[in-house]
Amino acid sequence: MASSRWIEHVYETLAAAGLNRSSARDRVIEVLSGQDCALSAAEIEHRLRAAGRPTARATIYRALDLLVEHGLVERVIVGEGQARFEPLEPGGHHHHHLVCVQCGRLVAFDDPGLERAIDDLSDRLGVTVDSHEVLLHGACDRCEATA
Amino acid sequence: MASSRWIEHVYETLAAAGLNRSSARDRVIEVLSGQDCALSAAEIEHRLRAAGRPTARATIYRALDLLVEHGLVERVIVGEGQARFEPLEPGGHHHHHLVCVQCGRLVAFDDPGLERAIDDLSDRLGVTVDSHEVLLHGACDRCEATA
DNA sequence: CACCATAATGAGACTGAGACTCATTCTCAC
DNA sequence: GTGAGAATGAGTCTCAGTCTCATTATGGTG
Repeated sequence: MASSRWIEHVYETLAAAGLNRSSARDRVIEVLSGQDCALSAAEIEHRLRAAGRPTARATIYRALDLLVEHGLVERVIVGEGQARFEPLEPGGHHHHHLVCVQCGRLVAFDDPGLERAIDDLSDRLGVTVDSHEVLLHGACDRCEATA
Repeated sequence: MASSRWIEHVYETLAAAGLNRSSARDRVIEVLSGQDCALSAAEIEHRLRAAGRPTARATIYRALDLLVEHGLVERVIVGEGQARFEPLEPGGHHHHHLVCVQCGRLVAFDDPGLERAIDDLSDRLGVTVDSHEVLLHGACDRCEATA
């Protein structure tokens, strides 16, 4: 769950970027902040509508783009078809996800060994790696336990 | 470039699975076999049309699904929006890709260290990893050299 | 407070990938 | 050759995400 610290960080960052305050964007930020797992744009739209605060799809996408652009939210691509968005804690460590093939849950993890292995690749391949994504498919700890 | 050996392997596998031979599917297989980098379904459609052998989109998707299902083709997800398909050599080693942020080229690579790091994750996280995807973004060796 | 430039919003049309449908056509074992 | 089942094609449909543009909100300035 993203902390209220995250919300503050978001507002500070957006203000520092010289952006206006806007109620629709605030709504999107609020929904994201109260959420543990990554949400899709459609889920955010539904939640806002359910909360009696319907918000145009374009507005939601604009807010998400902006947040991603400022490093406040991470766009997580889980397979095809739909991007998911996840609050990025200020000093948050870089992490990746496992998609549970049984329950569909998205589980975050980080691993120094994995990061090191990827860092080492640059030299070996003669390429410059700007960023990387790792996505695992498998059974999460919960499903694993009940199997 | 996928070898003619790949084509043979594909036909053997599909025949062993009790599937009929079909000209449309053969066309898709042929386009894939002549290609080094991963193709999107749309690209395959265009090539077939350009070659005077137009083929219905649904047929192309069906053929690709089938090939992926039988482990003959790999579905590579490069960002959002569009899957790409790549022939998978019979004894082909597991590999990943780097998307060049400059030229857009998709470069394949493999790395035992990376695979090991991912294997080690299962125990540490208490999950069972069935499969994994790694995607790097950066400058490929060609663009790196000319930079 | 009033004004204005600019930023943001909302509604809906649009796009593009991919899935679905169903009538027609092809394959292949007999 | 024939018939059952597989495959095809043309088109429709869905769904995520983008674009447009008229309207509205924001915040600095006089």
